[in-house]
Amino acid sequence: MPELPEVETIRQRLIKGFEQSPSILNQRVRSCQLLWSGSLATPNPQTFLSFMPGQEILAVNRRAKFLYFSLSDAYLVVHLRMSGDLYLEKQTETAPYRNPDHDRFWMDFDSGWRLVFNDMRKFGRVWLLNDTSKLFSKLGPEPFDEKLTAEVFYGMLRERSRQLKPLLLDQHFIAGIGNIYSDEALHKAGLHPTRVSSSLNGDEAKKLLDSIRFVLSKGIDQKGASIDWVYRGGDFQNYFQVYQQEGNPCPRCGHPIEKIKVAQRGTHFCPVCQRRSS
DNA sequence: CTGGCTCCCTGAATGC
DNA sequence: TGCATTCAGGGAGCCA
Repeated sequence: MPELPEVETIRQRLIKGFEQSPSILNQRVRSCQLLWSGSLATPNPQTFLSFMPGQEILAVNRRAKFLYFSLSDAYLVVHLRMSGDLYLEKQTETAPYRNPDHDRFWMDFDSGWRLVFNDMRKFGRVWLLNDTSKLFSKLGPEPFDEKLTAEVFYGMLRERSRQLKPLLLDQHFIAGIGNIYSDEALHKAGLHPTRVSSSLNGDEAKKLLDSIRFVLSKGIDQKGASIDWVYRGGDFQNYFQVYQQEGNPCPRCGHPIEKIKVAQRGTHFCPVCQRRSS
């Protein structure tokens, strides 16, 4: 499930080229195909398909878990949600590691390369917009934003009284964190997932922010995590301390990792290293 | 403001 | 073996 590090990895690969694939920058769209119209959030398919040909990819950026492509005359925004992925491959070939039955959308470039949006569970969405500000307006800060200091983060935690786990998952609070990295960050910080945000002191807030940045950086360094049948290449899964480690010893103290439900989400933690009050 | 729940989806895992 | 049920998960939206 792509979170910030996975989305960032995809972005870097599209920009720099990956394996045999070239950079997507300056590629010109020749034609598009929408294989499942539900993937298109806006506009309607006819408008979308007639607009795209001739557009060039000028930039690829990321906001939270959204990827957005600056085109000649608009923005193409993609959210991968659970199972989405993007592949740049030759129009005549299908990469062996994906199932073409789950292709939802692609665009063919003049160069003979094709950008494929593949999404088994159909939760992912594509938007064609003149302006991204409305779509992004309610998102919380980027975790690596320099303006997000420990003091600011402490204030954000204090003005809410929510459990830490659902708060970290809330994209309006802070952007880009999903289930894997929230569990890893809370373990690194030694904080219980149900601890109430307003109960943290300044040191704990700083430790949590540092831990969020540490695990996200590590994830980016490892080119993301490859779990389930989704995504490929990254190996952050080999560095999980708690995520999907139920019953395995905590790397820090050796106590078995427990799995509970918090706000309907599977949550992994060490009951010794992450006590409810500390 | 907060939590709880549903919906959207598919396929792997589990149960009988 | 084969069928049915359960579960996972990001995010929007609804209700209490």
